[in-house]
Amino acid sequence: MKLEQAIQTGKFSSDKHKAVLNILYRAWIVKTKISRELKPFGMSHEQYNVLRILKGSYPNAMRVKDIGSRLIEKSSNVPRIIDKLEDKKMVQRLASPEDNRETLINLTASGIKILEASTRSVQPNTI
Amino acid sequence: MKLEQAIQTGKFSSDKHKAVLNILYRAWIVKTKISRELKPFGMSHEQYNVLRILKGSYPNAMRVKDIGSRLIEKSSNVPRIIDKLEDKKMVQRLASPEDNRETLINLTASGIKILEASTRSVQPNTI
DNA sequence: ATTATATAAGTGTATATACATATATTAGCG
DNA sequence: CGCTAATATATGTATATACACTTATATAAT
Repeated sequence: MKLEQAIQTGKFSSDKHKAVLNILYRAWIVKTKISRELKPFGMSHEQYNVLRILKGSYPNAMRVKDIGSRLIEKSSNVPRIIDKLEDKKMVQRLASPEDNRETLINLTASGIKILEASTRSVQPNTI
Repeated sequence: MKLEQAIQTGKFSSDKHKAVLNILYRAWIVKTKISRELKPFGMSHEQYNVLRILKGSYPNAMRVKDIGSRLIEKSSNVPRIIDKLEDKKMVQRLASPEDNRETLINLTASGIKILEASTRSVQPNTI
């Protein structure tokens, strides 16, 4: 759908303004579509993103801060996202042998399975 | 900042995927920047958008559903946004003379003033 | 005229977001 | 060594988001 139709207006103060609104609109479309497709898997968009990041380093575990640095939305609360994924047994927390302040996170076998299944649903978005 | 730097990776499954991630990232940047600039005015991004939409039709009031149809994020809860703006005396609810199901919303004088002041802060984003 | 359907706004609620603060641990430095 | 600062994660909390549901009113159908 065209932006003009989506927000019922054709007047923009500048081309740049229109471009920014378009970016905001497209981002919203993508996010809501993905969120809906993830719903049957009981996962939020951010939880899914964390799983994908973890898969990228699998079988190596990742530090919480390194997961955060790979997320698009930097204000995401990674420990809380991990909490949710841990509740669902999709990831596990491990102690870091190098630094006791760190927590290492890794996918579980079931996390990998659910990630793969959900990715097939999300795939049509190509994200 | 480049996307690759922002999310600490250079590997994307496709150009389309990279483009989508870029849209999500740019949208997040814009939204968080605007939200921070609106903070001193005690307003959220969506509250600000509603004020701008109302200004577009000012001095004519708008129906709640027409405000909603102009918002980018369609899942926004317009009555609740109006509640917040009404609490701050920035808008007022009026009865519709044509249809008792409708509520008409209009800016107040103070709403216009705060909108103008906040727009000067947000302007550097050109949105 | 009466019932059913559609529409508009508002409310309830669970989860997510944003951000401030707390806790634990390590690193730096006199 | 002992103190201060920095770092990593976790927690607390207020607000926002998403979406189901409710209420009130209007329109349409029989």
